[in-house]
Amino acid sequence: MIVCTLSQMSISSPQDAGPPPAAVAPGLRARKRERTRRTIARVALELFDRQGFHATTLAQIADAAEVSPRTVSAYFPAKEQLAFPDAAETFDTLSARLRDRPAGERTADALRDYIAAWLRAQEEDEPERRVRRRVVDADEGLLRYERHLMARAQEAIAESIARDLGTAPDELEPRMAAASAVAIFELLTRDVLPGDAGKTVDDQLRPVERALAFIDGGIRACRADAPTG
Amino acid sequence: MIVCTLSQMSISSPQDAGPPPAAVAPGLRARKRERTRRTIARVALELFDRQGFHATTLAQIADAAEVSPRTVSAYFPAKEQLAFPDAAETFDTLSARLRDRPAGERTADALRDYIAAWLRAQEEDEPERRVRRRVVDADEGLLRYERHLMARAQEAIAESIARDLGTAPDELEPRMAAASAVAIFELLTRDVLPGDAGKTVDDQLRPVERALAFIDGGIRACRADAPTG
DNA sequence: ACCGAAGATGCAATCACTGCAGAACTGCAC
DNA sequence: GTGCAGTTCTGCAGTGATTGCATCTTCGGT
Repeated sequence: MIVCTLSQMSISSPQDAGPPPAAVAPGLRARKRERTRRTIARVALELFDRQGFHATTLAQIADAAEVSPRTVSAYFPAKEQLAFPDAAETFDTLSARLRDRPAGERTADALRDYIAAWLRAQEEDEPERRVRRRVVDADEGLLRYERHLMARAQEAIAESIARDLGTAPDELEPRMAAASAVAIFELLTRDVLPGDAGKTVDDQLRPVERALAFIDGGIRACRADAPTG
Repeated sequence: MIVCTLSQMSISSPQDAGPPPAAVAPGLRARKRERTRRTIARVALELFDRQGFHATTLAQIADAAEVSPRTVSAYFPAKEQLAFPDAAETFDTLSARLRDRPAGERTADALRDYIAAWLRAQEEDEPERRVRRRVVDADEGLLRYERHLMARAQEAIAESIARDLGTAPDELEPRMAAASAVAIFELLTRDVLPGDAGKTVDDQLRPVERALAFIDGGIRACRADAPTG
């Protein structure tokens, strides 16, 4: 069970709170902060969708969210982060899921499980997800940033795979597999999964399954090609 | 044989030249332009290495290169491009190599061949290569930009692999393989190849070989997992 | 020597981002 | 209920990248 990693380590907080709030009951203050944060991100996404990312200024976002421009910058140090308000949480959760996976479960299983859960969670807000996809696809800079965000998971995946293989995390196989995994999942989120509206989670899991097969096949082929074997 | 793609299609040129210069003798003007361009990129790299990418201003670069700041921006519309002055050429060359590869040569062969040639070319300027690596690794933004640049090759690789497999370029296998290839080669350029100084090109080609094996194994496993067989 | 295109500059305006200091607000202890 | 201490929100000013525009030079021929 992972509880604390959600609220901790968010990419930034205004005037960076000192000690972590002990991760207990969110507290009134924290809730308000979270509400403001979500409001800003929401209106930003709307504006990005309507006018484009680049054409939207921080001032407009601040107006729409009824805060000062300075506050927008305090919550989101980089403009791109406005388009991915949950990124830190998502990838921290994934890292934790891989790190704390039950003994015996392989990385591929953990990933499949995590992705399935993520897809199901996404289903609840299908329209927003589509808007976000549209917004990100429309801007080169956002695509770049998204790629960068996903790459954050790479190291965690490499460590997990290394554990499976019984090798050091800095061996070639786990690192290539992790790089490959991140790139393929990025491809899936960008091009494959968003496809049709009426897809069930199971439909979406099919290409994921093939991606996992790809990576597994790659690892085996790579090991076969290894210098000592 | 590819001759023209080198000078054409560079990411940008000041006041964007209209019709392509017929790709004949470079001409005095073009040579001067190229010299200025290289000078700017060279001094920029020096400054980045000395002070860091972020801490270096366009004004400093302009001073050091003895041009106006406006000129720096004209040659390099984005500051990041200063760290990768040959990127457009490199990836256009790769695209052309894949597109025009002789019948019967597979994508993996073309890639191996291309990379070998690239490594050999890099050998001639080992110190600069190391500096560039150090500069890029030291800045998050440059790493992001590098990733973005490499991704430009992804589509070309996917098309090439699709041709090998006899599938459409928008099938899952070629696209996953291409995404994987780009990510793995990025990993190699960043973490593996720069390792030791005294590595021969053949030494460096060994991990490349394993990467190609990985991708090939991935494709086969993915096809085996395909819905129709 | 002259003309048209290409290249280099200077200038001014936007806009993202940051440090700083003061005002407003909240949770908590007295 | 009051006041203290810590948090948040804001306004302000400054830095720097990036861009559009007008101007001045220089290059490549005619």
